[in-house]
Amino acid sequence: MAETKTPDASRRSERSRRAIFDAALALVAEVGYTRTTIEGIAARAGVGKQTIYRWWPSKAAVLLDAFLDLAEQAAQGETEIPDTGDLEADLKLVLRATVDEMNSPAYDGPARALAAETVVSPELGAQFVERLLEPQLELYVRRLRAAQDAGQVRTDVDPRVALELFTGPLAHRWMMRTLPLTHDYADKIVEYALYGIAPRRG
Amino acid sequence: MAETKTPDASRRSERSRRAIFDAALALVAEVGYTRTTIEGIAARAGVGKQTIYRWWPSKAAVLLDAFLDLAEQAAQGETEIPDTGDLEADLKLVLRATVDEMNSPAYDGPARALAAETVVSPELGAQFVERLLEPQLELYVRRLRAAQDAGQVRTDVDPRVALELFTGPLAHRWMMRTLPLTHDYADKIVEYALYGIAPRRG
Amino acid sequence: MAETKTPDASRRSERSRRAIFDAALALVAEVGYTRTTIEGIAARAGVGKQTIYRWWPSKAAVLLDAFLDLAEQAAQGETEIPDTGDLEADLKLVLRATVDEMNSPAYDGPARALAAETVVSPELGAQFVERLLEPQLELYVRRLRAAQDAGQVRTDVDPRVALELFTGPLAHRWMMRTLPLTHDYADKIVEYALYGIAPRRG
Amino acid sequence: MAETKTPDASRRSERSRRAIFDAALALVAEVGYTRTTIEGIAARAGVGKQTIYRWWPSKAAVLLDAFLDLAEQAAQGETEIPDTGDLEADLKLVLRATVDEMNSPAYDGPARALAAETVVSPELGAQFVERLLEPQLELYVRRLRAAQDAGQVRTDVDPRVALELFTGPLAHRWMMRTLPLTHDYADKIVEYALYGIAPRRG
DNA sequence: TAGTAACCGAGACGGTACGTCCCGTCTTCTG
DNA sequence: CAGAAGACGGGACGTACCGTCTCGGTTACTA
Repeated sequence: MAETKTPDASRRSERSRRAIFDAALALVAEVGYTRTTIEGIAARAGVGKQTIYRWWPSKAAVLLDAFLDLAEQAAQGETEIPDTGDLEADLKLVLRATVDEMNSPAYDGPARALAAETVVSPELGAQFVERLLEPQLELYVRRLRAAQDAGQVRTDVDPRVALELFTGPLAHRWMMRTLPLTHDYADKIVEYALYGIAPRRG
Repeated sequence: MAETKTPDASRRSERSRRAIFDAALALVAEVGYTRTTIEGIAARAGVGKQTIYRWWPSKAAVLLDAFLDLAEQAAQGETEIPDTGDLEADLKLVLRATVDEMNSPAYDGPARALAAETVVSPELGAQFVERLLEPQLELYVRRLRAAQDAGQVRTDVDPRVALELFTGPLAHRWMMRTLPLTHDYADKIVEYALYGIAPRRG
Repeated sequence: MAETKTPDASRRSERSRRAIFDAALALVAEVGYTRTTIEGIAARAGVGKQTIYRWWPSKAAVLLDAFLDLAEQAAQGETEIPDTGDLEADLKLVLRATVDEMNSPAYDGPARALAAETVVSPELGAQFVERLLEPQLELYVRRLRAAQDAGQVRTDVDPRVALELFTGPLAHRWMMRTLPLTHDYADKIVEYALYGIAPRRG
Repeated sequence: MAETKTPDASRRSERSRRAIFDAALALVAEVGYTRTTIEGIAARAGVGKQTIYRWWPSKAAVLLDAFLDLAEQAAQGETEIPDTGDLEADLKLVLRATVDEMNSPAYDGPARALAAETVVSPELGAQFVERLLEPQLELYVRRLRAAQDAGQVRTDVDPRVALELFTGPLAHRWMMRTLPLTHDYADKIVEYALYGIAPRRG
């Protein structure tokens, strides 16, 4: 059970931690993830390489923490999916916002890097999913449960599965760049997923 | 106007090409994509490095061709989505098969490598999408159009969008490893997507 | 006028000083001088790095002090070259003992380290010469002067130069490892140096 | 018996070899041996680090080869100790020249570095002795043998030992920097060694 | 049927970044 | 306030690969 070689976190330099986050995000934005190197981050942050290796196991882990740090600052509480009583409108609003975010260059670079790492590295991926992705998906679960309570979603539907009808397609288009990510696309996805693509029998 | 640097494809060594594919796929399976190197592929294939650089621009491009070569051999004509008249059953069949494929280690390694590269590199990604992904998605388009003709899918539905309700969620779970990919999950996705999650009015 | 950076020697920990000497000599013996590090000495001695940096300017300086400490313990007064009246016999005795010492592993390691540092670093070298080497050479000067008084060495001979005829060759063979250091070699050196290599005219 | 991983010497770049020698000697002269790094040599020579590591096992080995290369160029045949028939004069001439060389900064830097490495590293030292030192000492052996033939040195004297009476003291003073290396010192050493320090009986 | 052009295996080369080890300094907490 | 502990900025280590560049050798078209 005993950890070996663990550095003393209480003596950690907050100044360095911040400088590393800033440098990492800046470099990924400027030159892309693969051309971002740990040496480059260290140099830009005015930090010794060992200070990075002491606290993170990989470049991707640094970026994940930097991204989470950024997300925390951006979030500031107002994270829930709105509930106006109109599920379709609420989901369209959120998915359109997601589309906009995915299309914004500032988000795109680091997010792609993390997504790609996640695809390929189970360890880093587990962190990404647990700390960033699942908390966001949980918001959909809550909104869908509220909709179930309000009789707008069938009670036999599993919200944790259903939410992927909305997020899965968007994520897929974003990652694979198959076709443009538009508000119209987001709307269609919401409509199809809510009401199905088979004709109404009644 | 004449290209000067283009090598003479007619004199290309088929033996080397195959050896490179085999080596590349084997290495990705054994040590993972990032630890697979061009030098390693060349050594394993008994080939000079220049022979790789002559014909491919990057490690990812080698792997893409190797993967396509593999897919072609595996496909052998029987590629269409079955049409028994029962759309729900047909889609469940295909999606269950997809789930099995995604869960098989032989497919998993190289496919993740290519997916990750696609997320991060637009150039390689375009190749991947055009030569591998879109042809597969086109099969869904055809099946859905047939379903529309048969009155099983509403005619105002865009098949190219609708298909993502099925493939998007599966791809997302596979890539992000959020939750297990099971037959049951595939079934639920088909059901939800076909009939929606909102209650039937009639 | 007051020195500000000089630590208060009266409060120095004798326990740490000894532990550092022991650790330094042990490490040099075990892994060699170049692979002996200040961090390693500190860790082995159970001492903070700063405790070493506070009292010594360099790794070599630590080792020099450690070696001097060792030499002092070993010496215990009986340091003079014997004077039985037979200069040749006395010198052979001492040089044979020197040969034995040079051939002993315990002496060899740290002594080589210090000698090498001396060759390369004037500062450390000056310390080494002043505190260890010259006091030993002075013993030869005294013995040779006694021999001059006894008419066994010409009075026009400079003892400080003459002694190097004995010590120089031995030191050279030891340092350069050209040929084995043997008692026979020591004897020959004494004989040649005392009586010359040119034929006696008389 | 089979060597592994040996690079193909026939394809070696002579241009790089020379550039590395030049850079190594220049750096040792400018900043000293310990502050000369392999990275520095590579950078100065406009060469990849691996090109150094491919052909030499250590910084000291590079310098040894560079020094030998320099010595070969300087030597150009005229290497024998002169034989005018007057052994004393010939030896004084050579030893005075040696003193001058030892006092010249261009020689001093690299020579000290190699000597220090030799003291400490048996492997490098063996190379140094075999390829540089012994060939030079062999010149003394030849001159002393000629002197024996001419009746100027006793025939029972071992020339390989006797030469160390001349070279040992000089080397020792140079290495340890005990006292200044002067022409006068060289003369005294020759006189003492040739005729001994004990009074002539006849 | 010799000449020659290209591909090929091989691998040396100038580089970049890796992850590690230590340097010497600085800071925090303990006796 | 000396000392233990160790985080820090920094520099060099020796290694792994990158992509480029010869170097013979072996085909396979041309003169």
